[in-house]
Amino acid sequence: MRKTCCDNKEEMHRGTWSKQEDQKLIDYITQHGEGCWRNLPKAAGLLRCGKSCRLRWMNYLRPNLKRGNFSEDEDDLIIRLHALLGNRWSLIAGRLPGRTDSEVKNYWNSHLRRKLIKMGIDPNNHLISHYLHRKSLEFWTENSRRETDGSLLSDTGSSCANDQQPIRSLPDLNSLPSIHP
DNA sequence: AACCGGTACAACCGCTTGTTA
DNA sequence: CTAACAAGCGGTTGTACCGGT
Repeated sequence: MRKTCCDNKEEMHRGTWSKQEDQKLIDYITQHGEGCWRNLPKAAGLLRCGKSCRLRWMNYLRPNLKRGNFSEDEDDLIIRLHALLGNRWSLIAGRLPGRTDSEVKNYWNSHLRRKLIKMGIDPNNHLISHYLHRKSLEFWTENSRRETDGSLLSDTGSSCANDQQPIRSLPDLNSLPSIHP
């Protein structure tokens, strides 16, 4: 059996990184650069596996990371790129300066997926399904009913009941601009 | 105040890919 | 060509936090 950098788990720290661990990693990489991740933990005096160090550095400690809320432009770009590339998070993140694949993936799963579903768009294929289309119409109808205090809107979504083809929701996927800092 | 469910995000895991001897 | 290894990637899990009851 081949030994990986994470095999001696009993000696490894796991879970959330402490400030001291972060600082050790930052100090080491600042001084020596990103060398061999397998040997880095020992050299830096960290009881972590190389993989864990790499992840921590790439996603959270690296300089020039943006962090914080995504802008509308970034939202839009992620959605368009996802429609084109699928779950290729590193490729998508590559077009968003200061963002990591992990951050984009998490943001997609916790925000954008829901946002698309609310809009009646299937986040898996970026199409408006009949079910979702109907559901979104119901959602908006229900909302406007509440707002207009009881005025009834009839026949929700029936206008597309005979349309068997899904509706393309993202017409312009040809130009895929990246966001420049 | 205590509990509960939902959300956001950090971290882990296993697989794939690229490189080198 | 192939085996071994390091690095990268994407899916999944764990957990802290927050708002509602």
